[in-house]
Amino acid sequence: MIQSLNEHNREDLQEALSKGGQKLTPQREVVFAVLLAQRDHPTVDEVFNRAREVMPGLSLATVYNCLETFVGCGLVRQVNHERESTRYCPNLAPHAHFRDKETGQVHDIELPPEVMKSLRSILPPGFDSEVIEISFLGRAKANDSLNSN
Amino acid sequence: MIQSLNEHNREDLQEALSKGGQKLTPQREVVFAVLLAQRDHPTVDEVFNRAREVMPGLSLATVYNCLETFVGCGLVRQVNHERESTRYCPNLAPHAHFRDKETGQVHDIELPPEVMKSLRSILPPGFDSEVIEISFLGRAKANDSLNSN
DNA sequence: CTTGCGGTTTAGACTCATTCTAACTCTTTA
DNA sequence: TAAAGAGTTAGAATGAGTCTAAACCGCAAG
Ligand SMILES: [Mn+2]
Ligand SMILES: [Mn+2]
Ligand SMILES: [Zn+2]
Ligand SMILES: [Zn+2]
Repeated sequence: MIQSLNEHNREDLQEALSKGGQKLTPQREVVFAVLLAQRDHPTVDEVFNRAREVMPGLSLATVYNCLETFVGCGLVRQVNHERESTRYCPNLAPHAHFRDKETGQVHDIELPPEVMKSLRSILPPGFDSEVIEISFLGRAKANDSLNSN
Repeated sequence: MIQSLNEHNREDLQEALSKGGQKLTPQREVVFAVLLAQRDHPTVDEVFNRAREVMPGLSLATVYNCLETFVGCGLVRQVNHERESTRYCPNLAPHAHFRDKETGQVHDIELPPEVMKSLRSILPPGFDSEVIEISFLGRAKANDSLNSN
């Protein structure tokens, strides 16, 4: 079930959008709510299907547009694994992604600052990096659960 | 200019292929030679165009097939950055990739074992990973050069 | 030799995630 | 009320990658 955004989240969305010169629209609210409701790194199609339950007239093109807007505003990250469909993640903390080879599920892995630092330190002089993507592929046993909001 | 494989490299190719139950063919030799000749992480199309210079009848499908075979035999790695075309890398040492935002060039970054270890250590219990991909996005100034063979 | 077999190569058709286009809607401003 | 501009929409277009079926080739059996 997709609940609509609470005060706090709507404010965050509002602020990030206007900072990027964009407006808050009903479609954007729904798409953002979908991302927050279930943090399982859905594909565009998954977002589309979930969002349609609450806003049946919503189009796939709009879902693409909304997600692109969110990425542009820094509200959401794209997650790519090999050539699979792009997935979307509203977790703004620095983190890596772990994909379970069997289930296909994607899990967030917290990234301690000291690891970030050691990573940055391997760059030879002259290399300056803004973005570092880390992704694990393997098997994650059991104790899946806990969808925080 | 694409030179053909030397003794040593042909042996490596031969061995890796037969270990994977595959044969050494003229097409595979040419495609592999292209990868070794210029280690700039070419796309399939780039490999195709370079290989055609020395073997004009070669087909794009075969380039896809050869590269897939090499990946299967562990001779070559695929490199993906966001949704761009897949690139191919014959560097078998553990390394990360750095993509220059301006030029699009992809550079290898050596990965010291201690960094690999610190990365593996951030996985919570129950998570077991065989493959770790690390990619940097940013700007690399100058001192590009040195295409080792 | 000649034939048959299995793996490889080839051209071209196809797929499907993503991007593009152009019409439509909504809100704001004159 | 009209014009402007941002956002939304359906559907067409794109293009990297995959699939298919026919041709090819090296080799071993008859
Ligand atoms: Mn799992
Ligand atoms: Mn460079
Ligand atoms: Zn995430
Ligand atoms: Zn590489």
